[in-house]
Amino acid sequence: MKHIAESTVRRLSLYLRFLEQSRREGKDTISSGDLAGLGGTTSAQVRKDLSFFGSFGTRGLGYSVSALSRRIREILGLEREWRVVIIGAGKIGAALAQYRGFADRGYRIVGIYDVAPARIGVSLDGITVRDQKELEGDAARLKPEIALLAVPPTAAQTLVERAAKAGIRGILNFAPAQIHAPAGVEVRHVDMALELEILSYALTNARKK
Amino acid sequence: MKHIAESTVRRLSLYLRFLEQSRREGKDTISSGDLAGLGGTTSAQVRKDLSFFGSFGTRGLGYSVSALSRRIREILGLEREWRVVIIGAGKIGAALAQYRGFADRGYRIVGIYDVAPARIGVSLDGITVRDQKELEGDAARLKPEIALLAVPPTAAQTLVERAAKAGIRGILNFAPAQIHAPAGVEVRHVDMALELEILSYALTNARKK
DNA sequence: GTGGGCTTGTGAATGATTTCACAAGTTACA
DNA sequence: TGTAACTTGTGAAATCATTCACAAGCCCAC
Ligand SMILES: NC(=O)c1ccc[n+]([C@@H]2O[C@H](COP(=O)([O-])OP(=O)(O)OC[C@H]3O[C@@H](n4cnc5c(N)ncnc54)[C@H](O)[C@@H]3O)[C@@H](O)[C@H]2O)c1
Ligand SMILES: NC(=O)c1ccc[n+]([C@@H]2O[C@H](COP(=O)([O-])OP(=O)(O)OC[C@H]3O[C@@H](n4cnc5c(N)ncnc54)[C@H](O)[C@@H]3O)[C@@H](O)[C@H]2O)c1
Repeated sequence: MKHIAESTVRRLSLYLRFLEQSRREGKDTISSGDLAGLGGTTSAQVRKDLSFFGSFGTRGLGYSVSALSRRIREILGLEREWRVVIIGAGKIGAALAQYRGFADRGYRIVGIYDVAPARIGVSLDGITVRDQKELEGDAARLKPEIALLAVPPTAAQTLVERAAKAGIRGILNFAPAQIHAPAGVEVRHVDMALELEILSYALTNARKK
Repeated sequence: MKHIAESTVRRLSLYLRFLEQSRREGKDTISSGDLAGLGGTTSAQVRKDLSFFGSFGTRGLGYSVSALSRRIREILGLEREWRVVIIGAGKIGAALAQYRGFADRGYRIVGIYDVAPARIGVSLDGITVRDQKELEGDAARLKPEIALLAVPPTAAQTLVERAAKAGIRGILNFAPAQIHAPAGVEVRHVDMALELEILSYALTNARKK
């Protein structure tokens, strides 16, 4: 398959949200214009995005809400369950552990790890925090595929490498640290400080333009 | 000034991190190649990014770490203090309130709001959570410029509008909700569910490519 | 002060993404 | 069946972002 731009994948994920909302509202079909209106884009963009994966619309009518939802879910890999571990049971790690939104999307938390004695043994949403030393040993049993990494920046690189050795192929990193991803492992970043700085850039330079 | 791409601003913010790290390591100058090596980019990209704002390097030598830091900080609007409120003192809101990283960068939390009686009156890092009804009334005194919005998705749009009326010009939204930004207000999103879905897309389609 | 070695700054070229524009297909309805 | 009103799917054009490539400038050693 031809390479798909990240911007396209990001929009697909948004379209899926709008489709689910439309389904809740009882709609059976939706046009590219409707989808574009809900996100901040154009109908041509929506059609182009979808066209990379085939053609699932009906001319004159639009897209079937349920069929398109199913297809996008399939493209994004959401038809299956993903086994997720959280590394770092601090403030962010605990919030992630207790967040219902992930479970609803098929991300199942199978383990939580920390290094601090005060955190080990604590139960978060039914899962007991374990010592980070057990990460590799537990992997055979838990078969984790994705890690949410919420440790201090100085610990991040080491844990990415350990996670990779434990068979984890995807990492969502919350630490503001540059990370070298081992081969075959996809690392993405949620960097709140960066977003805040982009915001203050925009506010500072709003008048100029 | 010519319009600057968001990707450029995002990289500037990263360069600033690397510069601060280099300063801690005692370096006085740094070349575009060094900066590129620390982030995942090329030296031409670094020079092009900086060239939009002027020329601060010395041929043959590179950039002065302290001068370039100062200049980027100025571009991003980090030379001043920003007055920030947190709306929604739940799990994410509380984590944000207690995070030291923001204060270190000049983002000062001046107020925290919630609607739940159980949360109102709680003290987070020295700031008492107040009733969200007071948001507008407090604004004259607190003069907030940025809001971190950590409420359920259904409440997000209303609060963006109220924040705008209270004089807030920039909003960092954590709720997975599409939001219509009032004129003159910049809204950015930190969408963890979206990032996770991009990750599972990458894992699902890793072999093909 | 001269020359060798580095590094910047920037037009021009390339590559990627978005927008345009329209033929072709579908529905609704008389 | 005919036609009016829509909407998709997609090449082509336009726009935007990155990479190339090199002249120009500076440092330093001698
Ligand atoms: N609002 C926020 O809290 C916020 C915002 C932006 C970024 N971040 C980043 O997210 C990360 C986590 O932040 P936090 O606020 O949850 O910090 P925290 O200190 O509350 O949590 C970090 C946890 O990681 C654990 N840890 C440390 N080393 C470990 C190791 N080797 N193995 C396993 N666990 C280990 C600590 O014991 C601690 O419980 C940090 O990198 C921080 O910079 C946090
Ligand atoms: N790990 C996470 O917790 C996580 C991950 C991704 C996204 N999010 C999103 O972040 C947002 C907050 O998540 P959370 O986990 O902190 O939820 P939470 O339920 O712990 O906190 C939400 C808080 O907002 C308050 N609130 C509700 N309506 C309000 C109003 N009108 N004014 C002021 N406060 C109001 C509630 O009382 C509650 O304290 C949600 O939109 C959630 O979808 C959370």
